[in-house]
Amino acid sequence: MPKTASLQAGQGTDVRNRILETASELFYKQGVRAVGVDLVVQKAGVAKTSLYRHFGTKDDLIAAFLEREDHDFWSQWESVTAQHRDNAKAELDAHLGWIGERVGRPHYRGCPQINVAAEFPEADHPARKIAETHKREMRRRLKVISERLGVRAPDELAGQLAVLINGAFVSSQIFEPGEATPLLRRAAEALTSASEASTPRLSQI
Amino acid sequence: MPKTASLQAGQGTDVRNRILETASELFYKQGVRAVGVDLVVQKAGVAKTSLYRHFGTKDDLIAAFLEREDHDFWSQWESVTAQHRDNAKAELDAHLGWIGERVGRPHYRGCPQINVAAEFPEADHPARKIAETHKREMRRRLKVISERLGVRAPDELAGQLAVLINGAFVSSQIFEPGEATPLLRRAAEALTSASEASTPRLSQI
DNA sequence: TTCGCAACAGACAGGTCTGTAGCGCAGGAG
DNA sequence: CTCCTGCGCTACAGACCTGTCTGTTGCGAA
Repeated sequence: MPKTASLQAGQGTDVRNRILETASELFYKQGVRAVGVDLVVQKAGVAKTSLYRHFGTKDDLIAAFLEREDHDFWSQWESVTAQHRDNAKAELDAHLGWIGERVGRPHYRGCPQINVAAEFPEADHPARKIAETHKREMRRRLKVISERLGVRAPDELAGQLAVLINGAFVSSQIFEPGEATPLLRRAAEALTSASEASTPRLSQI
Repeated sequence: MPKTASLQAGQGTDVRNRILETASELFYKQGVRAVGVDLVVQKAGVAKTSLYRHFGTKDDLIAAFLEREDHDFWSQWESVTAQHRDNAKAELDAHLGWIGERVGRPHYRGCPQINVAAEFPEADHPARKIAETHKREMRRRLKVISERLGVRAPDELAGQLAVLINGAFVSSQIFEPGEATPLLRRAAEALTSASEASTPRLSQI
């Protein structure tokens, strides 16, 4: 009976956080469409009215879920970035390290942004916009790394690396245990080298 | 009133095909969970009893949809393979050509296998098994190509190419128009070259 | 003609979904 | 002490879902 827990501090945000945290776990594990609000309120130990007070609609709750995942993802990303300010290649390898580890986990369920986008085909759904922004932000950050690597076409390399990483998110089925990280790292190495050294198909004039 | 069309030929398969074709289009465009059987029977101009006679369950219909997509995909694949029996590199480029063209289409909605897998997290769902088989088959076929290319680790290269292709299927949001195919081809070129020439990290003995 | 088969039509059962409304309770603020 | 806000609880409305059931029509074969 953890009822009196919210006696003073975080009066409103406490309930809101509990709802969002519970919903995020259920949404990720079972899929947004498969999870109803009744299940969320039951698992969160909360009244349905409270859910609808904090999130006007289930779609709002889904959007909050994706924003939360987005925030967590970039937090992890930035903690890695901070450790390799002086070495872009080491930073890229480090990112591929934790991404490869993540997709290799036993019950990995894929990237939430991609999954939700797959569940909502309507292009104007609010969740899709968050997912699209997330994916573009990934390519942007990879371009920054590519520029620091000093390659010839940083934008193209960033696109290739983004495709590679998105591919890893949906390919956990085909990996052998522990295979993902080295496979990704060697691929990134090959792509980087090619963008450093390759002869441009059309040399300028 | 195309009623008498089924007067003799294709008595049963005619109706079955119409159901499956209609369902496939709806499932792909709107998502399997979003489409109910009532919509399928209405759009197909068919009685609900007919649907349940040919497909015992909605899950069976979904499985049939995925098998159909799987079949169409490999038909396209094999028609390309047949044109490049003598040149593995040309075959790979050709595959990346039609795949890149496909993901660049205006309302491309992703790979059906990946989408359905995202909609059904339960690992033992029949649709997931079809999707997993499909993805493994892709890696297997890419390995055959890699072997013909004569590279040092064909299995790893096949894995990298599979990740790249799966990534393209879920990355249409980040591509500029017409960007996908050249980006994929140059990436494949880089991965292939690295697997031909690179010094093994641990040379034997 | 009679029988079986496949299809159509439409209603219905039973469940789940999102979202709303009414009521009671606790505790801090005036 | 009274008001007010936030929360929990329960019931409900209305839509939609899958799957079943009843009954009818048309056609080919025996």
